[in-house]
Amino acid sequence: MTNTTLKLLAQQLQLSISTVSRALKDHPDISAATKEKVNALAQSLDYEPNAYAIQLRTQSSKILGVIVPAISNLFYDSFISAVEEESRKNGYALMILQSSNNAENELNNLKIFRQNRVSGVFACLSANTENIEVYHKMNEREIPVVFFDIVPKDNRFTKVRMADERCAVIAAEKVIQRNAKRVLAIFGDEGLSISQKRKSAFQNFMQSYAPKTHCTYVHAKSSKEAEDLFFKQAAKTQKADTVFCMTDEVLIGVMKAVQALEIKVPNELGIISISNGFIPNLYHPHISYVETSGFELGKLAFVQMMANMKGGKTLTELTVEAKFVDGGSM
Amino acid sequence: MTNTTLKLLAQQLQLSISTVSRALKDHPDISAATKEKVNALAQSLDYEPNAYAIQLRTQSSKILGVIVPAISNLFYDSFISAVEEESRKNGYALMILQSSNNAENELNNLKIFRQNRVSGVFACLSANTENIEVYHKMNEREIPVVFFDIVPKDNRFTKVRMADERCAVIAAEKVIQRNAKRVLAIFGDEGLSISQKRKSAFQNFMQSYAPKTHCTYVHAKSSKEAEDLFFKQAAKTQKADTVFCMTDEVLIGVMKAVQALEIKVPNELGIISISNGFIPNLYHPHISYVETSGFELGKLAFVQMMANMKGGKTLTELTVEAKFVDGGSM
DNA sequence: TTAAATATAACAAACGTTTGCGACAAAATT
DNA sequence: AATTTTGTCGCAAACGTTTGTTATATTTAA
Repeated sequence: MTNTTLKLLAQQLQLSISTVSRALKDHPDISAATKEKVNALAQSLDYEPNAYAIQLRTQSSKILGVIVPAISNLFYDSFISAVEEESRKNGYALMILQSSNNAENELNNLKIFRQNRVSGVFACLSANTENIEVYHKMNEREIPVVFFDIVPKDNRFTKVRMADERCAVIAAEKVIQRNAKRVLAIFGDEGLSISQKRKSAFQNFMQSYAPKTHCTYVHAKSSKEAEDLFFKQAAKTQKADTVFCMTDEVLIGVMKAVQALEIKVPNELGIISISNGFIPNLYHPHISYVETSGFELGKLAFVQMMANMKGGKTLTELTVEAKFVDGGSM
Repeated sequence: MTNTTLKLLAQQLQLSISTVSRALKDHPDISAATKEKVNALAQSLDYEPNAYAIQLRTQSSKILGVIVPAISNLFYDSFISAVEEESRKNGYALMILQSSNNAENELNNLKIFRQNRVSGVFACLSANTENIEVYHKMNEREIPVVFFDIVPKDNRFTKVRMADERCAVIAAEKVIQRNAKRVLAIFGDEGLSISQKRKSAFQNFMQSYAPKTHCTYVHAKSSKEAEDLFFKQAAKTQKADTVFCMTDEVLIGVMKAVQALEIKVPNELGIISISNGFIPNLYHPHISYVETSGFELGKLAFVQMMANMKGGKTLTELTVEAKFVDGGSM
């Protein structure tokens, strides 16, 4: 069965294509009687406007692109979920591509987006992305780009991200409130700027407000590394009484070790992490965390995208605020 | 800056549009010299073919649609991840929409897919979807539909799903091997057919091969319910020595209770679940589970989609086999 | 040398829309 | 009664491709 088109409707109704087109859009030029006839036939023939033709003609698609390192990720999927929800409400569909944290894939994905003439893209940089040039190319073509989470330093772009430093500071505050004597702070991949930012924020705060607290700063690329790191320090005579986990990955590793060693939380060990809350709530007691919600970030990113598309340039770097959620592990 | 088109290239090179088009596709009619010139200019002007024009002309898009209840879900996001990977390898882009387990959203999503003339859709039915008529409409338009996970009974469709009953049977086998005396088996939402299937498979197997084992069968709609259920039974004098968790949700609830009660796994309690493995590996010891991989399912679904698109009708219901992964909790 | 074959490139139609403009009648205004 | 306004609708171009057909040199075969 061939798709029904305006032409087909026009033929059957003995009308011109333009009249049919206008009738379907409730254009004032068309009489009520005609509109009714057209709509009736369109209905019964299951007419669906051809998005390609529309986009070709109007030069504007109702599709937004999203690039994430991985879909299968607690943080990013909540981000996507939020963006998808908002998009649908606003008549946009989403094209989602994953970079697998690889700059080359990221490039290919952008090409697909350009070829599909998406009207905007949400992008999270890969760990090894150096060249931002492509994104400028997008902007030149008037395709707004909203960066999220992992964003470039370049300030010619719109960026939304978590209040990374704030997160770390809030966590440090709680560590101090707990009266910690020995702290093990485990951060994410050393190569990521987000790790560096959070680390120096945490470090500075501790030095300023609790200079006598003994802190150990380490990095872990994976759960396994974090687990090993924790086991290693637990073997020492001077054990940490508080551990800070920068990411869910780190927390997962630490918790495996904690469970294996049957360490009592929070009495023997206080734990605090930065997370969206899913992982921390898997344990008993719930792990206290500073909330970074991909969902909130998604909502914010979408608002920025709309602003960008409507009102020309709005170059800003927005952050969503972090808040502490007490799980009982501190 | 306006997008560069074939027309623009043609003008600058004093060639016809068709010649430029053919040159870019390495058509034998065009001389090597011309091809080189065209490619050079195309390169320097960042020519990107307009996907809409192509699709309008060729009547075939390189876009596949995916409907999931939720993106933010351990199982579905691994499914999506797999489909995305395969799609990209094959030159397809994905359009992903979530139904939020709501039949109305599902319908709207399908409309978006039709309007965007996707060349195929992967669909997971919402819990309350009754009317499959729309999907037939898709098939009439020669848009292949591959159902996954939650599939209709209707056998005019291609379906892929987990080997649900097998999963439950494998779990039951392990329970018997452990020599369990008192088993608590917690299943998912009673309203879902998948819960019923797994339950009766589990129940039948236990009755046939270990009729003397005392089994309690219950349902839980959420983690919280599962947690409460477990607490309740733990308060009894006759405690279960083995618990079966049909879903990650259930497992999460159970594990919270287990941790709170400081029950020793596997000595005091054996635990087995059905999962993709992420949640079970969060604990120590790792929870043993029967693997149902969204990733595998995604790969399978994609193969089926390609088969459907190439070779006409291939109506089959395929299942991906389940296997036991020993975590040490049994 | 002439006819036929080949290489190269242009022409033009089509895909399904949207939209500015013009056409024509009927209604309203002078 | 003549003119202007209004209400309906059709014409045709355009969006950027692909592709069957045709046109023009150039080479090859006879």
